[in-house]
Amino acid sequence: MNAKGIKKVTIVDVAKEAGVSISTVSRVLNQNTPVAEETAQRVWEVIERLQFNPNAAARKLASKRTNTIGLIVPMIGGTFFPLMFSGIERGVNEEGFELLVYVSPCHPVPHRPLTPPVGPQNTDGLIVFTEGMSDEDLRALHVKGFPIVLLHRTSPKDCEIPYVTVENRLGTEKLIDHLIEVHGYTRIGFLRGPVTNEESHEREQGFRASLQKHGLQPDEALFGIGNFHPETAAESVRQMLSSGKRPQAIFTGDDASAAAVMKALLEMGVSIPDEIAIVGFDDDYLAPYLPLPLTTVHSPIEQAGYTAAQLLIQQIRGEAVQSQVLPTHLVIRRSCGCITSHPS
Amino acid sequence: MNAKGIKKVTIVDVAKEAGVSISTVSRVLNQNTPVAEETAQRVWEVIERLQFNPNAAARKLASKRTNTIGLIVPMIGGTFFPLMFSGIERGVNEEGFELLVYVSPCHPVPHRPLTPPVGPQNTDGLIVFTEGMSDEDLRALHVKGFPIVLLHRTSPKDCEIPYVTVENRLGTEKLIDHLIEVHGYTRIGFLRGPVTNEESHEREQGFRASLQKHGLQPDEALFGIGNFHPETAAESVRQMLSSGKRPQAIFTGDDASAAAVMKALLEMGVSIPDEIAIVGFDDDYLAPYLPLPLTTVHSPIEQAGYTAAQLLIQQIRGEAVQSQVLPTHLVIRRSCGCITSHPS
DNA sequence: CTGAAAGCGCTTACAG
DNA sequence: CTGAAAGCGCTTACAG
Repeated sequence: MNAKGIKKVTIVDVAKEAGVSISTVSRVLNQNTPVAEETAQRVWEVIERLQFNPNAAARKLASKRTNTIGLIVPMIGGTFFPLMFSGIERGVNEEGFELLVYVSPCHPVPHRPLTPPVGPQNTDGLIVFTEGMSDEDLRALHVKGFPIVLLHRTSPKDCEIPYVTVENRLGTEKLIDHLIEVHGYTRIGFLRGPVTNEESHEREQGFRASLQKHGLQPDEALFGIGNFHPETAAESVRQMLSSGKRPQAIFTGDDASAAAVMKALLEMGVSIPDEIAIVGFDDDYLAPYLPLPLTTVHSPIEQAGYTAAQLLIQQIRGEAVQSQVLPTHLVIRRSCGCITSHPS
Repeated sequence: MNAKGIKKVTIVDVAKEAGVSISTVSRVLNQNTPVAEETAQRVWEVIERLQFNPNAAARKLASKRTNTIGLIVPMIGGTFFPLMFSGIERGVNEEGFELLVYVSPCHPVPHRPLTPPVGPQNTDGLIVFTEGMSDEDLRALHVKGFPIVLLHRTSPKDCEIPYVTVENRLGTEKLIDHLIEVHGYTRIGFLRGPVTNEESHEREQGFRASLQKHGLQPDEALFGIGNFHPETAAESVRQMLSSGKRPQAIFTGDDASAAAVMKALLEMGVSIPDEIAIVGFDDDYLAPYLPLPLTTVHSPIEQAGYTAAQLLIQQIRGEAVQSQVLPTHLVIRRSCGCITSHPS
């Protein structure tokens, strides 16, 4: 009986009932030591009859393995998170681990005297998504030998934490190549993500690389702030236009922002893609459903999550792991000006 | 040192260093028993200097509280999940609990001999989202006194498990009232969700109630299968039209399906809302961005998640809790035929 | 193949 | 206010 009055069946009950020692029960449970076939049978029967569920805390304490993976993200929501989460969950579940999710507060807590919500004290390893954790904190854990995998973020200087990212630079370059080569646009706008965001930087690099390759000069007036935040992106474009700047196309940085920008432009009476083309990045599931189906770069978000889980578990098991940069590819729909007869 | 070579600081190290017993360290940690101010100071100093993080498993085992809440969902993804999850996480985090997420497999596992991934053995209570768990399993846990809160699902017969749902019936009724009273539609289609889904049933009730109230007969030929699955919904509507049935409006059951149906109709050259109006349910964040901004019913998804977390924690603390049905409200945009000048 | 025993790192009555 | 001791429910060498 615990505080709530729930009578718990323990390994001792099972052992008594089956007429064996608790060591034996433990062995049939864990299947890591040979046990006589008929003994095992008997023990299993009792386990099922008594509906025995081993206490997780006791197992963790005794075995020194938590069998739990921690996930740190700065926020939940949007179109990106559920796909990523889905992949992580799939990877974690496949290997029989539990998943502990912690959403790090945007505004850092004054000073928490102890116990970060996830860490070595309650997990075997961590998946850290972008700005969910500082470089210093990461380094501190990593030097202790604590398994970590970074997701959509590369390793801090001075250490080699395995990571999983996607081809942001190349994907963007091909996207802009398309705008220039197929549609002949020369004045292309770009909305930057958060300044600390690596993915945004890489996309900007790809953006610039494409312009340069085609002998075009980037025009600072056509750069705006998007912050991967739809409303910010929309406002930014409104300002760009009202200040007299007219790009022929805008790369919004991500799909969610593309949706908001598209809406803002349509409300201003701007014709898309004729007057201004819009392209995004991610290929999330709203991309096909927008007023102009969105030309974008497909990012393997789910797979990246899945891969991160795999790398982490390999690491936990002491296997060698290698960082991965997953390929992206261009998805042409109609918001760039193409007329495809293929739906979606 | 554990298997991975991480040297762990334990409560014993802290006690020695501070010149007190481990009992005292435990007390300053938990702040549940008076400790002399200067003793506490000294202990805190040592804790911080040594970077002591109490082992979670040991705490749980000794205290018989896991401080962890389990979340069972049948799947992740779509526009619904991140909002719900966000609310749950907020509620859980506010009260200092950890969140363990388990995605129950769609295809039930053959026969898992033991240990459901979340339950009394590793959590203090469970939030169960819709079909994530069978009535029998719920009942079994509930009769043992294990805290559970159902989310978007009411209690099974014979027991009173607290739940959090939203006003599906009334919300839908008002939505359909609007179509009938304002737009004069009399032939309105409805796409059913999964047969086992309570929310879909309630929406259908609201749908029928509105028709009846206005003296309209429901036409079986205008009912289709949506299953809360966008592609299924779209296909269903294609069939409805190709079989010669022409509703004046379609209530797709949810917003994600509305997006797909809208796309399908536009591709067939059907004019929306003139030839066929489309309305949804949820008011998720893609609703304003669709080709025709979506008229729908706003569902407080985030708040429902938050409330569920609160109810569960109250229950865990032995407080009385009461099921909640959160209000919904109509959001008029343009897909119903209204011309609003107010964006979104 | 099996058991007795130590130990995982804490919390919490029980004394004082 | 503080400490010694029992105990939480397991796992895992160590013997046999």
